[in-house]
Amino acid sequence: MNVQRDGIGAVETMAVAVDLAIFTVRDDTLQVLLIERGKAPFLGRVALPGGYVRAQENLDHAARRELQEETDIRSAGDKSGLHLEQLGSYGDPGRDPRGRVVTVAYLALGPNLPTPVAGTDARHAYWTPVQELLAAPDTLAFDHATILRDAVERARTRLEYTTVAAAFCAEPFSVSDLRRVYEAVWGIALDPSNFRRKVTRAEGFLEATGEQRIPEVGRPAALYRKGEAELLIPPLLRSTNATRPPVAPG
Amino acid sequence: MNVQRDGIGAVETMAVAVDLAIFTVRDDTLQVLLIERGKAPFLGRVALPGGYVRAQENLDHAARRELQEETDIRSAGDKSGLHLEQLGSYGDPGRDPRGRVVTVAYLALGPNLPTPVAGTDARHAYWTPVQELLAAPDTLAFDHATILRDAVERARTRLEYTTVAAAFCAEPFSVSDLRRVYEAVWGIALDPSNFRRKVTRAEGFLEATGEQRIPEVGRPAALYRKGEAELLIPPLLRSTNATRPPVAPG
DNA sequence: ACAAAAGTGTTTGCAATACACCCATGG
DNA sequence: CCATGGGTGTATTGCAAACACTTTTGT
Repeated sequence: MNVQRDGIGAVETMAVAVDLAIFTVRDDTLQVLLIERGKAPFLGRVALPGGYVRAQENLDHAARRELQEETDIRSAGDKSGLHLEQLGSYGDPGRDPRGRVVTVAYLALGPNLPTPVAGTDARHAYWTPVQELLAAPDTLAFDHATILRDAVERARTRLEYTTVAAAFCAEPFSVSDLRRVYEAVWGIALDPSNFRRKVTRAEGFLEATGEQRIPEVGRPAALYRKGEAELLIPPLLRSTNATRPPVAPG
Repeated sequence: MNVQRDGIGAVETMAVAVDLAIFTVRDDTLQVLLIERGKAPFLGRVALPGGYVRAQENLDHAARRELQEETDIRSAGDKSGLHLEQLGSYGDPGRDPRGRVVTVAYLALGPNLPTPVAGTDARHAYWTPVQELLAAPDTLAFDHATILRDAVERARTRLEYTTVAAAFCAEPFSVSDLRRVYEAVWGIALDPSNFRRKVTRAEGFLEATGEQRIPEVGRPAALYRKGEAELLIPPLLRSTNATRPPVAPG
């Protein structure tokens, strides 16, 4: 352990990293972006993308930088609609065999993104259904199974009380697109008519574009943009809507 | 900035601290524990209690240790009913003039605690109404006004969806005691009758002791213990209950 | 070419429930 | 005076059915 003597006196210092749980919905399934590690420790194992926080950047900036390095996302906060928020910090001694590393985990939600580019250090990156990972937590390096579990739970809760579900949809999107996001993330089937009533009634959630999308088969769907509201009032609760059997993924 | 060379290569390391927003309800008002700083920087200013994370302890342990050092609380997680949870991390460069310090903020909720003991480094500690602090954020050292604001918001949300409000009440407590907690934290008045229905109907929130408390005036109140449930189903939403005028504190 | 069927999105109707607000009663 | 319980009108929800719009299939 190092000791910092700048102006703090004698204080043990630690490496600080950010790790990202980047989610999207593909094939009606919640998926997370994983990278295959190209060096020890956990060489060849899969892990959440991440990296060390630099000396002159704040935590959010480090997260955005890593996000951009791992994907084609320009940057969070712009018009891409991508959602980025801090999840929590994980700092058990021994969570990284190289030494004391405290990591700040971030949660990112985005629409069905282009196939991710290889990271700067040429690691292969790909989407994986979270359901498989939750069933086999030992697949992931470090304590990333714990982080992933917390991230999934956070995402599910966010859908209940906020309008971030729209971040999973490329605009413009239909009410059915949005409903399939909820069904994929929660893993349950929802009643289409009640879902429509709730999301259209909620102030500032959806903004009609007036356009329509003609599908391969079936009635055209009205299209919407994400509204300006961040909070979903009233909320869409899992507990009260989980009356129907779970939807089969894939 | 330091550089760690143990096994991580050349990585800038930082000091890691924990800061605590310890809340209680006194005099029907939400109050937070502050300490008066005994050394530079911000000498003489007030701040949230906290300290550096040690080399061999995890983040939660550091928070519990600081909590114990600042108050008489034995430790969180035991039968004291005290609630402790991670709030988030704050790591802007420059948030601490001594150097790069990333702090992990914790939220603690407890019953009307005994007057806090002086900290180990003889700093004076005392309860302060959060309302005053939110109105004068420059009072607090570092970025603690930001942390406090986030902590208050988290506490308010926690009361909606979980049963942690009981952590503010010394057992046994009455339904009115619990209602006054909600009113103090949310800053609004609640309908006693509806409140009773909701909290008594919620599975596992309250556990009747069979005892009564005879007040100086008025009908005796039935007494309860906290039940085993952590989640409050259905939730008690602020937005739908905030129809009545705010309650005057103090 | 026309009609029927099938698939998806959208709207409507109703019973059950939950809720806010108000009043009554009890210690 | 305060805790507790009940009642009522309104809003929301779960459930189900019908309706609208389009493509595909059958003859």
